[in-house]
Formats: sequence, C-alpha cells, structure tokens
Amino acid sequence: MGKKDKAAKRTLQDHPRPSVAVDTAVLTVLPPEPAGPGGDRSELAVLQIRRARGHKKGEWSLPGTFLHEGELLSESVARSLREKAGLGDDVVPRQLRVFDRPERDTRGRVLSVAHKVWLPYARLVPVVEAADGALRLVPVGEVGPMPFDHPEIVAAAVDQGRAEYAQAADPGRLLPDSFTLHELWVVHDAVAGHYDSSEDAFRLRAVRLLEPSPEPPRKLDVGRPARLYRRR
Amino acid sequence: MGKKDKAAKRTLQDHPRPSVAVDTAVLTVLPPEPAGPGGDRSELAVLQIRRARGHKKGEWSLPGTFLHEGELLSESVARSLREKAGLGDDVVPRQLRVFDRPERDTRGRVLSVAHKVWLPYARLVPVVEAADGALRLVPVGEVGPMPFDHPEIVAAAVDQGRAEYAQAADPGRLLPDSFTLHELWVVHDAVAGHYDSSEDAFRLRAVRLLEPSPEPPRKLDVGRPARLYRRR
DNA sequence: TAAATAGTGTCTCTGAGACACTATTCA
DNA sequence: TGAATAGTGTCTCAGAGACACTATTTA
Repeated sequence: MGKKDKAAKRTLQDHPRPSVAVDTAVLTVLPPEPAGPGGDRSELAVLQIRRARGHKKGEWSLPGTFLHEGELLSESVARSLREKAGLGDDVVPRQLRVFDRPERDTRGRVLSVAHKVWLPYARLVPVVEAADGALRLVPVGEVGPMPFDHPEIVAAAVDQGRAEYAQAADPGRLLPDSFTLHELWVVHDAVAGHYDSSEDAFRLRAVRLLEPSPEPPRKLDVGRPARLYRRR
Repeated sequence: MGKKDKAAKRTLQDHPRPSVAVDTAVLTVLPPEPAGPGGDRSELAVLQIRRARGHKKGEWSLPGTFLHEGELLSESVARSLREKAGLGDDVVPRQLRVFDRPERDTRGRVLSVAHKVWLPYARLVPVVEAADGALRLVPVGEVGPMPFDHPEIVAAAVDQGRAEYAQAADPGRLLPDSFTLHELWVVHDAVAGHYDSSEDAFRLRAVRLLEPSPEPPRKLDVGRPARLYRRR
C-alpha cells in the first residue's frame, strides 16, 4: 500500500474474472487379490467422493474446491483433501493441466486446475472407512459417470502416473521404506495397466534403480525368502 | 437462463476471484551462421516484447494478456499474439503449467497459464521488422532480466520443446514441407542446445521418422546434392 | 584431381526380453 | 522329495554411437 497515485495506476482494471477451482485425482494401488506377497494382480484406483445434494444422484466426482485468496494451488489441493476426505497435509500434488471449456460448469465460468496425488492404500483405508459411504476407491477402468470433465482428469492423471513409474522405482511412495522386488512389480504392473512386460524382465530393470536393504530377507509362507530393497 | 429458482441455487457464490492471464513463449530456431545448407550451428530463440511504459525501462517480457469472458485459453493465446505481435491465428499453443505465486504480480492476484508456441523463423521475421523495435528474438540462453516469473516460463518452454523434438522429427513444423537431413539436424542441434550427439549418428535415427520426398535431390554450392525428406 | 558435402557399412556396446537354470524354504 | 517362490546366467535382438568408407558434385 505505497503512494496512492502509483498504486492506482498499477491496479488491475475491473474485468470479468473466472472462478478458479482445483480438482484432484488421488491415485493408489489396491492390494492384490487375495493378499500377501504371493498375491496375484493389483489395480490402479482413484478416490471418488459422493456428490453433494442437489446433483444427479448416484454420481461420484473428484474432490475439489475453489482457490482461496492468497492460496497456492498446491495448498488448495491439500485443503480440499483435508476438508473433503480428512487427509493430512502430507500430500505432494502434481499439476496436470487447466481444464477450461467455457461450458464445463453450468453455474458459470470455472477453470479447473487439475492435479494428481499419489497415496498408499494404507493411508486411504481409514479415511474411506471414516467417511461412511461418502468416499470410495474405484479401479481407474471402472469409474462410472462423472460430472464436468472429471473423466478426462482421471485419464490425464493415469498418463502422468504411468510416465512417472516408467522412469523411477516408486515415485509415488506407495510402498513402505523397504519392499521386495515382487511387491514392486505388483505396483508397476497395476500402474501400467498390466501391459508391462513379464515380472522376470522387470526384476533386472528395477534392481538398478534400488539399493539393497541391510535387513535380512523376509520370510514368506512358502518358498525362498525375498530380499528387501529401498528406493535409491 | 432457465427457471429462476434453480438458477439461483446453482449460481456460484460470491467469492474472491483471481485474474487469469496467459503468457506465451514463442520459440523458433534462428538461421545458421552464416547461412545456407552448408551453414554452421543455429540457436533456439524466444520472442520478447518491450514492456509497456510505466515499467522498468530496458526490460523485455513475454507476450501475454488477460483471459476474456467465454474465451478458451488457446484462443486467448492466439489473441495476445495477434494483438501484441501481429501474428495470425495459425498458432498451436501448448500449455506448460500455471504459475501461481501470490506475489508474482504486485498489482494483485494474477494466475498465469503459461504456454509455448513453435513458429518458423520466416514467419517471425516480418512481424519483428514491422514492430519497429518493440519485438525481438533472443537466444534462450541470453534472455536478459524479465518481469514476473517469465524466466521460469522460458525454461519450461525449452524443456517441453526438447521433449517434443526428442520424440518426433519436426513437431514444431519449423522446416518447410521438404528438407534435407542436414537442415533437420541443424534444427535438432539448436533445440537440444548443442548437446545432441554427432550429425552422423543423428541421420540414422532421423530417417526412420521421415519419408523420402519424390522431388529430385537439391543441388548445393558444392558437393553431392542432398536428398529431400518429408515429415511422416 | 582436390575439396566439399551427402550418404552407407560395419563394429561395438548396452539394454530389453525370453527362458532355462539354480537357490531356499516349507510341508 | 516335491511344490512354491526368489534369484541368476545366458542367449538373442534392436538401437545408439563411432568411424571409416563410398558417392556425387564443383572448381
């Protein structure tokens, strides 16, 4: 608030402004069926929230909110996940892109800055259970009808996620600090949508991105115990 | 404009809205020194515009504008380039990301949706000449001080451009319909910032992304004439 | 024929995939 | 010992880079 004349000169003219929202695809990998390290295949899944009253019933959407004054987009994402899903602030949102079709929201002009967040399944379970049916995790191939351009946002999130997992071992930190190669493969296979190559070929590639954990190999129900690795 | 009650229910609440701007890095490749197909190395360059009066003198910025009502972001980019640089509407803007630091613009909260546009040098020459000193093309390594986060936008544009040229022969359509392998290499070498491998290794890689042109080889000043290729 | 440029052939290295083989454990 | 799982060794194939060699033109 310096000298008034200059401040006036440098003030933004009055012009129509769009509302700016953030919508977030929270991605995770579901535990394999049945369970355990000897399990089968997993699925990449996204967090959906039941739409507020006054909307088409039975529809689910992505968690989102309007950008507040002075707020960073990443802070807005964190706040929306806190308010709508009870998640903590330990999320690392990555921006996808702006969705800007003028007709995308019938209430008026709303730009949505779409984001993607990785969270381990174990972080999401208590949150979904506490929501009493207002939240659900759905495989990305089975998201039903969604409002706005939320299906496109999910698709963009999946693309970005796949690109990330093609480059690094576990960029989403979906696994605990140490894990077996099989566990890592289950995650990669799920993220890639089961189009990845064989588990056998994967091992060689993955080891170069990891460092061996000093812990002793983990005993399984049957078979040779599995070495533990860490993210490099 | 349907039934008034429902419309009221579904109207956006009054809340503070940021201004939304677009800023665009127009990228091109300068002609090689001295010139001609036997030329040397080229430079990746960006279009700058002299800042309007009332700002620090000597500073150059990226062309930008505020998003208008009902306008798509891509339309806004095209309009800004038309109004500020006299460029036509035949641009293909690609979004980079939103720059959202609250303090990035001292006039108030302004989100900038940064974009990148490829344009061939020949398209830009008449535009820069007609601007009478208000526009210039500068190698991306030599952009001087720029306002806001424009240096970051240029860096993001260069990154996206490099990623594009690592995947395709000439995604920016910087070359005419048919061109020699040498001309293509000059462009790639400039985009990659001269860190690409040798021209020799490049040829083998590039040919697979091209189809031979039916035109006869182009005669040069000296040496064997060069075959012409087309984008596939 | 020399200089200059375009284009090819060949070698090596590396990484990916396939797949057979070995290692370790439990029942 | 057999079943089940983890891990290794080896072969082949494809792409990248280095580099020498050939091809075509002008002066």
